[in-house]
Amino acid sequence: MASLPSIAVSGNPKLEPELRRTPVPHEKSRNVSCPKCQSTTFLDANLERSLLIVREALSSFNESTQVESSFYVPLLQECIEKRSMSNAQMVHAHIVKTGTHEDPFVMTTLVNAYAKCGYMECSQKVFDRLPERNVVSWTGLMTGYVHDSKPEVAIRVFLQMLEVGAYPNSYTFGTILSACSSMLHVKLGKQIHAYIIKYGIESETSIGNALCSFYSKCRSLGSAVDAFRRIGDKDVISWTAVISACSDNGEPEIGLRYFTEMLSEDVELNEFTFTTILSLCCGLRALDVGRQTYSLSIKLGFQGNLPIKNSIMYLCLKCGLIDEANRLFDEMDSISSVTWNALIAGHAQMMDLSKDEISAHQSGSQALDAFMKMHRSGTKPDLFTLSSVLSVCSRLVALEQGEQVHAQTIKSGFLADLIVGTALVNTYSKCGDINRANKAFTEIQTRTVISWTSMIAAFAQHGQPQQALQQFEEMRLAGEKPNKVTFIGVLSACSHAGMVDEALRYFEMMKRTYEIKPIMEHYACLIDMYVRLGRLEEAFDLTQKIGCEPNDVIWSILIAGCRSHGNLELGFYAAEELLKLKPKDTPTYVMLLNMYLSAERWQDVSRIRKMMKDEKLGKLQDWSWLTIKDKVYSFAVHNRSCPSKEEVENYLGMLLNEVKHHGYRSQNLHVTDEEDEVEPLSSSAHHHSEKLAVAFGLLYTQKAMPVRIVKSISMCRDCHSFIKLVSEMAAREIIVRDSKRLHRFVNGHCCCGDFGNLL
DNA sequence: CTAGGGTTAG
Repeated sequence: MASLPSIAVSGNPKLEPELRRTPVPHEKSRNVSCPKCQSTTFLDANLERSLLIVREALSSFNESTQVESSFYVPLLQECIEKRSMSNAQMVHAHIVKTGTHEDPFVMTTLVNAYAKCGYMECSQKVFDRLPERNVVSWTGLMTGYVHDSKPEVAIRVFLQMLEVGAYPNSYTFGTILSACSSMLHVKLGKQIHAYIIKYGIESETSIGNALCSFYSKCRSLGSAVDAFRRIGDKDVISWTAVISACSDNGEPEIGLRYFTEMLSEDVELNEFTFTTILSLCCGLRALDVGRQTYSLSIKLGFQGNLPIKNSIMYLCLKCGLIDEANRLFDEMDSISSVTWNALIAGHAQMMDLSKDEISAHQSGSQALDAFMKMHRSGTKPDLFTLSSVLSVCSRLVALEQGEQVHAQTIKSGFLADLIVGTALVNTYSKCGDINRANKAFTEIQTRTVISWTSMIAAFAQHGQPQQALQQFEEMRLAGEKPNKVTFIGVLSACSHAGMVDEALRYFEMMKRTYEIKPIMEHYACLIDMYVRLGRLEEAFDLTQKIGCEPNDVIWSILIAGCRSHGNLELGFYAAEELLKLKPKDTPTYVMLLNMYLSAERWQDVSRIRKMMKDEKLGKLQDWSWLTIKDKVYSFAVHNRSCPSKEEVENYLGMLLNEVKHHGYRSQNLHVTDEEDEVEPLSSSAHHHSEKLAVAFGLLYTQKAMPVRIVKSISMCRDCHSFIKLVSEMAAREIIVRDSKRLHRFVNGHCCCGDFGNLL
């Protein structure tokens, strides 16, 4: 963006004081009489009544009647307050009829009225024909564009305004600052700040408020707080702005301290304050504070306030209180799209907090249910809805539903949205379709670290390390700064490709160039790399260099590697370490048990068995799900649950027979989830859930379509090699997302390179 | 000034 054109500072730039506070002086013109019916009281009544009178006046209006501008301005003010477009149009028609459209005062108000109603085309048209423009009409037009999510147009209007030599006022600066905020146009925002200082209006409330929120959006909390401190007369907006700045910039506790301070000042709280505090509580998961705040809002007369109810409902969902959230939902007598979005997002985010994949799957289903209900209620999905639902689809590997949402995205013209675009990248990637993921990525207009990181991670997950690294270099060329998550993607790509030197180079680059402190996940990638190459000692050495105790992820990587490369002693050591960290975790015991079983160390087998009994461990819950259209089919081990049971079983038997000819041997003895008996996996009565799901998928989905499955625990080695062979034999792509990672089987190969951390 | 959205190895 060009620097600010010289704004007439050479003379003696003065704001127009009379325009600062009252953009349209209309108070004195209230209670005018209608030229036709002589009613003098209609402005005091509600809008409907007043407009009824106007309608009468319009219908019987004699065009020769003289009308004062003072007749229209208060009427238009009513339209602005009520955001009533139809009435504004009616008044406009009246204005034209009476030939008052040359009156600059009336037409300026009309520009504002159309802008406030969100009809920017009308507003712009009226503005273009204005006989004379002043700071009010310029600013009104700009404000309209900002509200209409077109901040770039607002900035263009601002520059035009300066070019023609009009003086901005406080309102203009406030508006242009919020345009800069939403565009993240830091440079222009700071230039504006310089002018604000030059004019000495930093301490003005509306200016300070706008500055505070501008710096907050620019992730500069210090400057936001400074702006707040300089405000001479802090109003409720100032306080709310500084609290939300803290909340949005990762300092919710400081935000709470400001709230306490605010309560001791003599400031009247409003709806915005409460929604801000409640959302701050979400970040802190501070249910208690949230509840107290909600009670306070009721005490102060906000009971039934929808935004506040939406916020407390969302907080309940975030804290896992589904029943209380549902009760609040049922209590609402009118709901908005925000309510639906909060409901959907609440359930969607519960997936991340679930203790296992089964409850995660349930939360996902509840999110999709809410989305269906929203659809049936006739509420149109917006950007928030679409991105939440897409993230659910990606986690459930529900491609067809994801595609439907994609179609809706195109239909509603939201495709270019950054966040929805990123969500689409993830949906396609997690559903195993890297090509469409990449296509979605190229369609994103402006990319952020997060969208780049998504694409890098997508290539890494799909076993395409070269593309991942190329994407990373393109990102750097584009001038985007990688963060710690980006480097997780980069390092995991290197690990897949066995590129040790590259990995270490990127690891150094991360620490030196970008000053990012390595976290456990980065070490996990490096350890995984050594493990894949069979360099187990180096992997183990690295666990000692982390600087703190390795976590469970690190140990399970080591275990998987030790099993693949036959270093049993190190494997057992790692397994016992893992057991110390997760003493009540059934999958850990099962993995350990299987290791001892395959090493035929029977004493250890009985020892582990006894421990499992003593710990009273729950069963290993082996479930798989497969989504066709919008129906979800569930499969459980032992045929406990299986649609079309007989047919699927027969077909699976046939598949098993056939893969035997391709060299398949049940590799492992394996404990099932229910009995203590050791059963050969291939015995026909005991099939892990994904085997059933694969058979079902092959039978019931179109030949050209991949089969997509989600599984509640990690796959076992046996099923992994079985599905590899099936993908070749049946010439079908099979995608299984287990609790650990994505497996994409094509032509007898899996993108995990057989290092999928299997049971 | 405000409630609701997208990234993470195994």
